[in-house]
Amino acid sequence: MDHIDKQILFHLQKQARISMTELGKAVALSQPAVTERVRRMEEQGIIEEYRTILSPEKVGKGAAAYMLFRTRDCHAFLDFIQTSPDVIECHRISGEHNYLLKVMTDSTRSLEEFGNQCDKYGTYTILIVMSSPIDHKFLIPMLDQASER
Amino acid sequence: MDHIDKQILFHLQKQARISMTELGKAVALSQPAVTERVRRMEEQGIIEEYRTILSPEKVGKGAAAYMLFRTRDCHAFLDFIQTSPDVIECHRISGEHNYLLKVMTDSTRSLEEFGNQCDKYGTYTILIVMSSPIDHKFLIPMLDQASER
DNA sequence: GTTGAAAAAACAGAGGA
DNA sequence: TCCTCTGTTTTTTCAAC
Repeated sequence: MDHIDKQILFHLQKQARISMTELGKAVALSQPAVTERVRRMEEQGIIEEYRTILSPEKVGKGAAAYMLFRTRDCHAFLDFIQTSPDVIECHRISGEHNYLLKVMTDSTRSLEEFGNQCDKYGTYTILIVMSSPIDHKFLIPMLDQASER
Repeated sequence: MDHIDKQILFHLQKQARISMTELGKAVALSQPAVTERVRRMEEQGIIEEYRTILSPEKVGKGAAAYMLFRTRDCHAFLDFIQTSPDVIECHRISGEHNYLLKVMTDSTRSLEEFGNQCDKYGTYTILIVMSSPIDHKFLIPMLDQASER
């Protein structure tokens, strides 16, 4: 993965539907060349997938929260959260809690309801997300000239 | 937003580069019809953007952690994390901590280093992510027949 | 890696159910 | 609002360099 690959990824990150022709212009390469590079990075698994990002508010997921969870029965717990449409993420973490969940619903009222459903799996702390100063930063930052070599 | 729109979004979520023609086939609609629906949802802000998802491991971000932060000087803190390439997310949360950060680096060693840089902004607890049973669940789930009406 | 031409596909528009 | 049909543009593929 050289500098041009990183440049390609930088552009693709936030414009997944860009055409190979346009992408070629952006990185000063011919279209067949970028197409081949993208194909190779897909094959290598560097590029995992192309996602469409929806507005949480406009699809009824305007309320977000994190939950620090402590459970004894990991298996039953995982089964539950896999099927719950409100659980967007689940991470196994170090520390006194087992899991960190990200939950999204239409309102804090629904968050509370979700909490009720969780009661039987263990104890938890809910952290309501009031705002997200950084919702998502891209993994590949814009490249300066110095890093070209 | 009707049932067909949701079906369209369902497909777009994980295949942002699909063509309108193919998408039309998937939802049993003609190409001009889906194109128009997608255009409208972009305009309405339901569709926010199209992203390419990269493999964290393969771009040198194999180690992830969450940080529960408590700071007094929010302004200086936000300035700092905005510019740090390791901070992928930042959420303002309720509870005894101000912020929840998601940090990604190449190793736990780098996480430690990042922690050192944070010391001057306040106190924090690091939660190392050991695995992610659910890294990301899509906001629009697959639709069953019953929800068609 | 480049260009350039041919083939395939996708898209945008018009008219009509 | 959707469909079909058509013309145009874009993209891809495949050569040769």
